[in-house]
Amino acid sequence: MPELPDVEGFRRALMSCGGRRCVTDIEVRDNGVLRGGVTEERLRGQLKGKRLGKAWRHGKWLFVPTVDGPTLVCHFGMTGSLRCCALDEPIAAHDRIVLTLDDTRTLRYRDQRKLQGVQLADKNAVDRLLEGLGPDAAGVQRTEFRELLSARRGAIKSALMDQSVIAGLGNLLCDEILWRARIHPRTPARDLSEADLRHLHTAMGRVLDTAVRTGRVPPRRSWLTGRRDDSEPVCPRCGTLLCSSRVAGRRTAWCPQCQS
DNA sequence: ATAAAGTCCTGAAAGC
DNA sequence: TGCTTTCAGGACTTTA
Repeated sequence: MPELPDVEGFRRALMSCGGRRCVTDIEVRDNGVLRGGVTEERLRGQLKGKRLGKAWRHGKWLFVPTVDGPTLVCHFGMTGSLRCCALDEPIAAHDRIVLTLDDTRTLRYRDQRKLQGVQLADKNAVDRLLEGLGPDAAGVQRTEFRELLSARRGAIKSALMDQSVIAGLGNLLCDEILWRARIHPRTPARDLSEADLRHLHTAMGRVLDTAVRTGRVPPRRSWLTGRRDDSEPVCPRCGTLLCSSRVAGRRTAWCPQCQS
């Protein structure tokens, strides 16, 4: 689930319920989600009593700074989420970390598979993390977009998925964007025309706009994403049976009619 | 049992 | 030839 729009949704959830509040307790229920060498003790020691600042996002990473303390850094892998819960809401099976805020509510890092997790970072560690990432997909302008992609010889889908090129796009979003721009996912990026790249950039902007507002890639029937899990998925635009195979190591759906 | 929206690592091929 | 870029595949993990 968690691609850029989902993480933006988590950020908003956090700010609406946890913004500017004090961490009054921390419970690590499964230390399998602790990353970057953080231990439960260090997490408690460095977060307890701290006030949360304004959370921000870059790509699929969420950064939650504390006032006069380290930044809590979250990545959600494929199944993670962040949710704000009442104190008395029963603990779910996959609530891995529970932060109590102002003794009045809890912020929970929930994750079924523990592919990623949370860590603490100082300014330098945050900078190092960002160094490995391209610009956030939601803010890439057309010229920069073209510069980032036009020289790459690999498949356009691989390039879009590569977080060091553009940060935030995942498997579903990439397929959705390529479908909208009518570009085959295996097309070598450098073979794309100026017009192709323009269409791709426009499609990315529109898809992200809608998805960020929704807080996820919307499962609409008019979108490719809303069809890909059908038993006989067809293109929402032309009705052709969709193709499906692996590109860039991931399950990829496209329309053989629209995306030549 | 297979596959899944995430990333990281390795080894090897491709390209300059 | 040698360096860089890119890809495939496996690993991580849990459950439908």
